[in-house]
Amino acid sequence: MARKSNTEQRRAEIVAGLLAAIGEHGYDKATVQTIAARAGLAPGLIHYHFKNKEDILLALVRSLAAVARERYDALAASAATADDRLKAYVDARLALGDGAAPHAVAAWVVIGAEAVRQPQVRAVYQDAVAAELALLEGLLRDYLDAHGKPPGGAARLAAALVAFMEGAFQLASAAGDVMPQGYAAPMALELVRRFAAAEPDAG
Amino acid sequence: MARKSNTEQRRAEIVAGLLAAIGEHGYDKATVQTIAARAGLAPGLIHYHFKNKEDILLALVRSLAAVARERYDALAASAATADDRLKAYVDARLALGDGAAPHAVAAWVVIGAEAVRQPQVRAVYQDAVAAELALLEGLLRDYLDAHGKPPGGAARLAAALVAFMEGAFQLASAAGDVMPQGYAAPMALELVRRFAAAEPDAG
Amino acid sequence: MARKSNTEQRRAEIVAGLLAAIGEHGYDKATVQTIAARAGLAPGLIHYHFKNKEDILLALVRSLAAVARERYDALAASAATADDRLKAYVDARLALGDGAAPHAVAAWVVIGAEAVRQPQVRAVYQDAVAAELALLEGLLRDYLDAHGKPPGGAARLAAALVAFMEGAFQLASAAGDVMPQGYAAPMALELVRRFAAAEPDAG
Amino acid sequence: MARKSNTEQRRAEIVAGLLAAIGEHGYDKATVQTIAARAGLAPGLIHYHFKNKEDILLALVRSLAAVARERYDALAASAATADDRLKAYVDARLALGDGAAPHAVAAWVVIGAEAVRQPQVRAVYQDAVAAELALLEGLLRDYLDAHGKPPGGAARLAAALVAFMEGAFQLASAAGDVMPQGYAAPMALELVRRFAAAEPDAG
DNA sequence: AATGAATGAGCATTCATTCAT
DNA sequence: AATGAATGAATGCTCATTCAT
Repeated sequence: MARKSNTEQRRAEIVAGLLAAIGEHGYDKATVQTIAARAGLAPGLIHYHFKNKEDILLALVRSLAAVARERYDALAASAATADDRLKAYVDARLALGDGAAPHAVAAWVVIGAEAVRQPQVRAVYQDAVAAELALLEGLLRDYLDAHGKPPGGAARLAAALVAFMEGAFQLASAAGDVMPQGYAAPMALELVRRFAAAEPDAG
Repeated sequence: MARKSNTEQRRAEIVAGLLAAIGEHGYDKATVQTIAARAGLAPGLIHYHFKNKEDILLALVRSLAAVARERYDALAASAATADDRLKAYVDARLALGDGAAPHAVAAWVVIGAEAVRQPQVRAVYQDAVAAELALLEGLLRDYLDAHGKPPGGAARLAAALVAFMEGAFQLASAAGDVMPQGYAAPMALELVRRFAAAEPDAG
Repeated sequence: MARKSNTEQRRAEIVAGLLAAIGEHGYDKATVQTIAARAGLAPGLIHYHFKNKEDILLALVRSLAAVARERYDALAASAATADDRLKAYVDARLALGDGAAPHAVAAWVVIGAEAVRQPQVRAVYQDAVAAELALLEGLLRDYLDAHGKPPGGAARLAAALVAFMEGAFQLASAAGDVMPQGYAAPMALELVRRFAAAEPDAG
Repeated sequence: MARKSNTEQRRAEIVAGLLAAIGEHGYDKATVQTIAARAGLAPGLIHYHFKNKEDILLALVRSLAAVARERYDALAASAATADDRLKAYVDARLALGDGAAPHAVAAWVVIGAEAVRQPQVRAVYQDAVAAELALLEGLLRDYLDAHGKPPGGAARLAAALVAFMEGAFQLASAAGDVMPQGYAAPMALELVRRFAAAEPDAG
């Protein structure tokens, strides 16, 4: 092998370039030229490592989903109880919404909009949402169980929380000024607590 | 006046054309040519009645907000109690999400995405969100009061519900297949009920 | 109608622009910019009047075929006998090859090459070839009949002559220097005469 | 010499790669990347062995001409008479047109089209045509002589046959569906026979 | 008011060629 | 000799906006 492949690194750089471009100016302005400039690469190189622009976006979706999963895993590592794990989840997700990674949040909102129109993006976005639903439903089952409640409402509560989080990301990106400060994480936990509290005890 | 101005009607037709175009193919494909075709007008006429494309979108935001307000007003007209009015609100909003006007929902999601990047769209979008927060907070105050609870939590609960609704619209448009059927309206009401139930009685 | 359509004229100008561009530099250099420049139009206007570049080429194929047909019709108008009509045909076609319209010949050769790869061009090219075969076969039948010969060989002789003409165009465009001067039209007639002469008389 | 040069073999592989690429998708799609892929080589290696893409095409022209010559030589080896040699020639050439080597025919048609625009390709193409004219004229002189006819018409008849062959290749590649089946080789021989038959006997 | 042609900047993508390794 | 990443100019095409009629 006369020359070592650096494709994986370049692909990561390009995905980071797209993230930066989206975070600053939205997807419309995230042109191939801009992505290349952010990544410090020649424009032609983009299509050497990716078939087309949509492919870069798909890679970004997967990257963001992986990062989000890792963030929860890291926080959950030191969580001993179901309550702690739920709190770790909410912190991992809505810290992402509050300021830890505003570029990532903006990018996720853009991805959601692209998912409406681009079938391939939609497929990957749905996978991410489905994974989130499954993860959260598990956490809620454990939570309800730990509090002596039947786990029957976990699925719909998980759906509601996922919707709440997606909406919180959207509003943080587009209407942050009119929303109360720091409502998201506390309210998410509070809604779960009160939902559980009103549930009849398991027989 | 030799000739009656039909500007208002034309503007309404153009806004409807944009709604139709977005509902079918997303904002990218909502070109001026497409909008004109949907409205049955000549392309050149668009810029006679609107300064630019963004202006049409702004008019659409205001139009959708007005329609939403009217829908609530209509349903609330026959509501006698605070409980009824809250239910009317949830039905008015999340019927919009479930199937009553999928084009409008898709358009609202697109508007949310544009609000991330276009400052003027953002301003009008924020106005709509603020109006929604105010309306909902009032309803929640009345609801809590009617149930003998202090109204202190209404603001943050309203914020949470608005986020939940925005997220429900987004997920209905881009991930409908993986969400539970018909979870949105019932869960919205349930979350309010349980939130109130866990609130200590007002002194 | 506030403004009269000039689409047909513009389309003709654009087709002429393509013919000029091909005639000078071949299809590769016949870029949309070049076509527009030859036609004296703005580049964006090309795609207002044609869906894409291939569509312009298709229009050119049809245009060249129509011109060729008209040229034969004009010459054949004063032809009284089968011999005269055959001569009119050969003159109409191979005058096109000798110098009457070298741009058109070059364009026809380019079209033949594009027909190899682009299915739509191929379809229109085949139509033109089929029309040419049919026209020529009819002329040859009349010719053979007028000379007391059976018309059975007309189809294959027509095929051979069409091949000869296509090859003559090709060689005139790409190897004119090594071919004998003015061989094409006389040889075409001579081959027909001798083919007929060797045919047994009709019974 | 520590290491034996394999340049000649690599060049041949690259030329074969170009032939394969053209045969499958035409010259447009015969990119350097595709050629390399067909040849099983790294893209960068192409320009190590050839100065540029045109050079590969030139090598291909020479290669096809050489192969054609060899095919005739092989068939002519067992031909005893002028008639047999002429038949060998026609079979060698138009078997190439009928199905023996459709990739080569397609490539030859592409070369003819490139010869229209690229001067260097044109020069080599002309050499090949000139060689063909000379070979065929010699065969026709012998043929006429063997039949007691004066050889004066051989040059123009050779030109006509070369044009016929080029046209037959073109039509086989782009209009095969509308041409009669298997007309080419028989008609070529028939035209020569009847041309000779109508020639007055040599004095 | 209305029409529809015209403009031209901007886009994603392709590709022959170069070059560091 | 060989590799494969890198370059950057060029292409077809789109589209918001303008303008003569």
